[in-house]
Formats: sequence, structure tokens, C-alpha cells
Amino acid sequence: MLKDFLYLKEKNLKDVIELLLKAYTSSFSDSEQNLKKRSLGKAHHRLIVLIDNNPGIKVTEILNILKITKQSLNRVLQDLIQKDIITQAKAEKDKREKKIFLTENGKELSLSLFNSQKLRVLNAFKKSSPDEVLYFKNVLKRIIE
Amino acid sequence: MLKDFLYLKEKNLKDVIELLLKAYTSSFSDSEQNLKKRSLGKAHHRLIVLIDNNPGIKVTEILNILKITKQSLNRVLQDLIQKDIITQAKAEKDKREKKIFLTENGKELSLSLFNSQKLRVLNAFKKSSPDEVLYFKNVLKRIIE
DNA sequence: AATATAAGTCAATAAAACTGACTAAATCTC
DNA sequence: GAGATTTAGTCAGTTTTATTGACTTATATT
Repeated sequence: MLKDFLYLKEKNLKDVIELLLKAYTSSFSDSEQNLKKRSLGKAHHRLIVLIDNNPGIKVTEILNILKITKQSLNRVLQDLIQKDIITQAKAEKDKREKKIFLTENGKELSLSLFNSQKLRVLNAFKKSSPDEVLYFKNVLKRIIE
Repeated sequence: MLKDFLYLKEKNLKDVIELLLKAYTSSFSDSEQNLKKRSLGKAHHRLIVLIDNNPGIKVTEILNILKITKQSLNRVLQDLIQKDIITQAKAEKDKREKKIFLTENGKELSLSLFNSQKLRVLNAFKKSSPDEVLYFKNVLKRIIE
């Protein structure tokens, strides 16, 4: 009885891991064509999403979230600087740190990418109650930590 | 007033897109070391998760979920066959189709990978009510479709 | 019989990430 | 103030993941 309950819980966790994979993959593939016509890839997109949602984010913070090396991040960062999508500014407090922002151009681009992604989530929310959406976000945040 | 409400909704959708990125990245990086000691990469892991949760899944189905080309999939598939992690079997109904399964060895591996990932989700669920978890899964499924 | 579908293959290339070894500047600690 | 640490960046080479494009083979559908 207890064993059955535990088994179901493990199965439940396994399901969620698959769901997270599918939700991420589908959400971020919706913008593929939009990225392509701008000669940008998925790595650029991930970065743009992070910077748009966290203006002034630091390099170390990005590394911790995306779990990539700074050499890998730097390539993508340089691409985005060259294309006038992001800018960097020294932090006032600790001058070793650099804060990263979207340029006006970058904000426009981010909005366009968002527009090609948002429908999927919007439609899901339309089929859900406000409570469901609230709980959904709460649990999602707890998974991240 | 209505405008404010809409703005909040768009912001909410944007948040969710970032949350999905973070939840996927963190969940799937938890198994990095485990994969490494077996000379496997993230592409292998994604495939193992899909096959474990959907025994008998077909190549076309995987392509549609992972949004990669069949040439790319085939490389990973061959790696897993060579390492005795998966097997293929012709479908009885339509003999063009091949169904993919985990071997016994593959099931053990998948369990081990799952064990290095599950804690994150388990801890999130422990902090959540059964309703929250239920709603969470419902919305996640609607995002996938 | 002609067409379409599912899977696979060969070859070349591009994208994304990695390892390892370093530098430079600013800050922290003793 | 001297030494250690942190933050960011760089150079060079390699590996992993995925792409494009052109084909093949077997089976199923019309």
C-alpha cells in the first residue's frame, strides 16, 4: 500500500521531468524562424530572454543559470554586442562587475521573439483558471529554487 | 485599467517563458556528472528520458518532440544502440516503422539518471500542496498541448 | 502502377559548448 | 600594505550537437 503510493510518486516525478523537457523544447522552438531570419541561434535567444527579464544581470549570474562556461558565453555575448542588441556597463559598487542590458534595438528584438513564443503559453492559460496559473508558477519557481 | 491588466498578463507570460528555461536547464544539469562518467551527453539524456517514458516510441515521434533532424537523431541513436542502452523492433502493423525501447541495461541507466534529477522536483513538491502539484502538471501539459 | 511515408545514409558544414592555460583589474582579508 | 580571491576576459584547440542537401530502401496508400 505504502509501496504503491511511493511508486506513484516516483512515476509522477518522472512524468514532470519529461514535461519540463517538452515544455521547454516546444516553447523555445516556436521562435526558430524568427531567429533564423536575423542570423541568431538558440544560444542567443536564451541570453536575450534572461537579460530582458533581468536588466543589469552580471556575467557570473548568467553562467550560474545557463550552466555554460564563460568562454562559451563570451562568444554569444560578443555576437549580441556587435549586432547592437546588448550593452555592458561597469557596476558602480564593485567595478570588476559588468552589468548587461538590452539596447533599444535589443528590446524591440526581444519583443518580436516574445511575440512568436507567447501564444503557446497564452492559449494554455486561457484554458486554465487563475488559481491553476498561480499554482503552476509557484511550483515552477520552487523547482528552480 | 484594462490596459494595465493586459500589461500584467504579458509580463506574466514573459515570466513563465523565463521560468521554463530555468526549470529545464537546472533540472537537466543535475545529471551532468552522472552522464559524464558514462561518456554520454545531454542529447543522449533527452532521448533516454523520452524512450523511458514512452516505450515503443517511433523515430518520427521523437523528431517532432525534440525538433531536430533525423541525421542528428541518428547519431545519438547509434551511440545508444552500441552501448546496449536501447533496442529497435519493427512494428507489426506497419513494418516501415521501428519501435524503440530501453534494454534492461538502459532501464538501469535511466533509473540512475533519474535518481540524480529527482531530488529537485521532489523537494519542490514537498513544499507544495497536492492541489498545487496537480494544477502545475495540468498547465504544463496544456503548454505542450 | 504511381505516389507517399518511415527510416536510414553519406558528406560537408555550422553552431554551441568544452578543456586548459593565462591576463588584468578590483576587492577582500590578514 | 601584501597576498589571496573574485570578476571578467582571452587564446588556442577540441568535442558535441545539430544542420543542409542529396540519395536509398522498404513498405504502405491511392
